[in-house]
Amino acid sequence: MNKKNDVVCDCDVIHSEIVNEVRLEMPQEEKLYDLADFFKVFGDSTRIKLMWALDKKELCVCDLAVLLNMTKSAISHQLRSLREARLVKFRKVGKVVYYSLADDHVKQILEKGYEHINESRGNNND
Amino acid sequence: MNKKNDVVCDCDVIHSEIVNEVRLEMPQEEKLYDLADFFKVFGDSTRIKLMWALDKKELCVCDLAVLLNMTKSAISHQLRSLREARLVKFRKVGKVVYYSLADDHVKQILEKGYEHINESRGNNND
DNA sequence: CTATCAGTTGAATATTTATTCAATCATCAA
DNA sequence: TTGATGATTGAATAAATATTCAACTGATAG
Repeated sequence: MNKKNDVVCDCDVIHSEIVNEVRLEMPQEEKLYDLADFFKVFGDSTRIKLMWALDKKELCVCDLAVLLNMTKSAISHQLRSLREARLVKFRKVGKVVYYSLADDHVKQILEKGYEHINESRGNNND
Repeated sequence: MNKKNDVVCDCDVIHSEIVNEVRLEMPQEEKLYDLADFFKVFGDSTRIKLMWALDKKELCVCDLAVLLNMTKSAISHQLRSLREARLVKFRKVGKVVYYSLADDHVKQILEKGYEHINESRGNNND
């Protein structure tokens, strides 16, 4: 499977030199899937809110549920995604689980994104 | 609608002081939706590949279709998302449309993400 | 004009995924 | 032990979305 002639593309290459150059610079397929999966976690407003809040303060599930006005269950499901992507960390104190941002990377990415949406608004007019 | 007692949350706040503090630091609801929508564009491996390729070289739709082994249609649909999020720009030369990355922000975000998935792999062992 | 090719578009389908609901686990207090 | 509470989980449903397919546009060459 996936032989060289297993071609889905419906057209001929126009600039084969350049395409070959670029092909050599592409990371492993798997890495790019991982990268997409990583960003997928940022692509939901609930999780964005959770990350933004946790960037400010360490909070437990109930606090987050109140803050976002959602059920504990919904919050917990989304925190699971964030945990699996290693975007948040947590500690248990009795029954209470406190969540916080995993590291500074997350904050930096959030901020870069925030910059982008604010800037491109100003430059472009639509 | 959306009165104060229109409460979905199924629990009581535990640390009301802190929750109130955090609430004041949250950006407008709409901004957070925009931010999620922005990151949503990064959350697909086809678009990640397109961005990665376009970061290296300016390419036309056929080149991209060959590079990713997908139909022009599929590529074009995804380029549309990238255009709408202002992540790529393009120029027309005759029948051919050349795409490239919109600005350095995009590259920076891609790189930060790439760093994260590589680093968190190393630190954690699962 | 006509045929061809690069690219775009809209509708349909298939897949993914966010939230809900109900059940469950784990810890603590009575 | 029992009841209450914080939190997690799995299945189900509803909504979002990636790719395909077919039709179409617009530019170029004959």
